[in-house]
Amino acid sequence: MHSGSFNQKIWQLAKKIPKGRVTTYKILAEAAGTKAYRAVGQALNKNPYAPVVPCHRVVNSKGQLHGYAHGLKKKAELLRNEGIKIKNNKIVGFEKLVYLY
DNA sequence: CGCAGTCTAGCAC
DNA sequence: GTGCTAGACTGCG
Repeated sequence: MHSGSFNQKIWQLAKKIPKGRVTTYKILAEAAGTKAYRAVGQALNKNPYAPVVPCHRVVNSKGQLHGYAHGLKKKAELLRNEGIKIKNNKIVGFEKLVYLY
């Protein structure tokens, strides 16, 4: 439908995130050519390509985990599994792990 | 903390 | 099909 273009772009960018790296909704939205940071989160939340789109590598501008369909605990665990350390739902060294497009 | 901007998805009519 | 509400956000006051 006319709504897949946006989501598709978001997923495409999300997939582009290398392992052990993270990004923010803002960067993702701007990289997609939009300013709807909220829509990015929604797209990732309802994304039918869960294993294809590593939404767990996408966090808010503060580098802190917010929402995750599987639970923030799982999200933090996945990130930690990739070499990213999580402290109180926050990415350790987030500024150095952020992936800029 | 509260409001405005931007976009999608879901539910109501 | 059109309209309103809510939401994994961000920036400013």
